[in-house]
Amino acid sequence: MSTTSGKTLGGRRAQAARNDEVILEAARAVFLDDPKAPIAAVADRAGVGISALYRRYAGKEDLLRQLCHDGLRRYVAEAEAALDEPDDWAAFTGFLARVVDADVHSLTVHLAGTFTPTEEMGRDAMRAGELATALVDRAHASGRLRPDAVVHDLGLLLEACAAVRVPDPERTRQLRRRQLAVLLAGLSSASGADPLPGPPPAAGEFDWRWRRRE
Amino acid sequence: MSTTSGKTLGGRRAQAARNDEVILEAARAVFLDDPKAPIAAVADRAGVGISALYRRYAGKEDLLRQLCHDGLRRYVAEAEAALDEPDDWAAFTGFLARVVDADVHSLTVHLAGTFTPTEEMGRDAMRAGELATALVDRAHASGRLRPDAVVHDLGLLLEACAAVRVPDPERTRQLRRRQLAVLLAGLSSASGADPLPGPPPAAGEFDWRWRRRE
DNA sequence: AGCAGAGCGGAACGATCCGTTCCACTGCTA
DNA sequence: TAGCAGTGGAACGGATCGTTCCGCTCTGCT
Repeated sequence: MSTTSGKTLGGRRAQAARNDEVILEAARAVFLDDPKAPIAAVADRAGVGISALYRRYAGKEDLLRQLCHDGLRRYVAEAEAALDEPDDWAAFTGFLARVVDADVHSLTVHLAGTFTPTEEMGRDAMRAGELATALVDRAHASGRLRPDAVVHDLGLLLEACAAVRVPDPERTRQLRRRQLAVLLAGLSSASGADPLPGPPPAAGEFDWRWRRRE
Repeated sequence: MSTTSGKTLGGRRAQAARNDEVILEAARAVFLDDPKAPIAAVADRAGVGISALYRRYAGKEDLLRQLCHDGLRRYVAEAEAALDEPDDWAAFTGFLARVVDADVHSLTVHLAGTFTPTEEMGRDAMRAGELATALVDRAHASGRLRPDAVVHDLGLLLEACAAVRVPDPERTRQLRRRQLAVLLAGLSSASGADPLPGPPPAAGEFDWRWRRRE
């Protein structure tokens, strides 16, 4: 392999470029499993030294921020893709299934508070909220979503799915799908007549994680 | 107040007896909020010194074990109480509501792995399982619980409710009740016809937490 | 009245743990 | 072939936390 300046590089450069990906993947895996894992765990998992990490990121906070922002972008992308789906209810459920599968919730909410967010993340988060609202509105319009369900019930739903975790990742995905199925059944208009109790979840109630904790 | 040897004591002894309770309450509050909180946080919250803690418990592990065992006993007690309820479905839902309110799940599952369990806890856990099965069986018999729901779906359900957490405890309770309502609606026979996906949660799948971790 | 000690507060200690830095080394790249 | 981008990993300094220990207070008994 290799050229002087082409796209595919051989030797050292190629390895370095590949490490970019390897490290990000390792970081995702490690921090999904434990949001406050040591940075050395990421290096180990990636099979590289610590220097390889610090060459790319100024510090742990940078890495976390990057990871979280990626998750946020993924959320937005999935939402946009879902809005292309013609069937309102399918768009809604498909979006949730993909977000749950990708474990986007753990990547975003569970990592919050460990770094200071950028302005761009704020904008993306806002856009994410708008898209989610659009999906919920369409689900409401389809008549399949119970009328007393609100956008922020998605927060509860995603949290519930993310909370399911067993050692085997594939099994985790299966169980989360089951959990999602139960929740969607519960949120559908078909289910029992008595309304959902308590004041519905509101806008600011899940942002508290974003305010610096430890 | 005070006598020489009566039941109500004044002064030092009384304070000590009262501290037993104060410390346990503080420990519950603190470790519910953060399962790996430092022991000093418990002392602070209780408004006592660290010595007051170490006078009562051999170490952190002892305290955690006690707390967890208490939660387990509470679970069993609520289940037994629920079985006295004549209405099958009400027994089922009432039990879950009380267990969710008391945050028993966080007290047991989330504290697991931080200590070596006693044999008695093993027995209590087994009894808990039997009682839960009895409640689910009755719920099935009532025809209100969808047939493809299994006992261990309760694990998913409780995890989902315990995952809901906001700074204000009372608000947390409300949101958990809402979550529970959605899940129960989803588990009721009234909901959609399509069966729950994936292999149902099985016996050993949630015990992994109990095997020592860190 | 006086004393022994139960009960306690909190400083201090030692063991980890973890983020970050630093330096020596390797093998491309120019 | 010279130089440096890229790297591995030891080492450091700070922080955290469980546990111990010492000195004090004030009670309950003689």
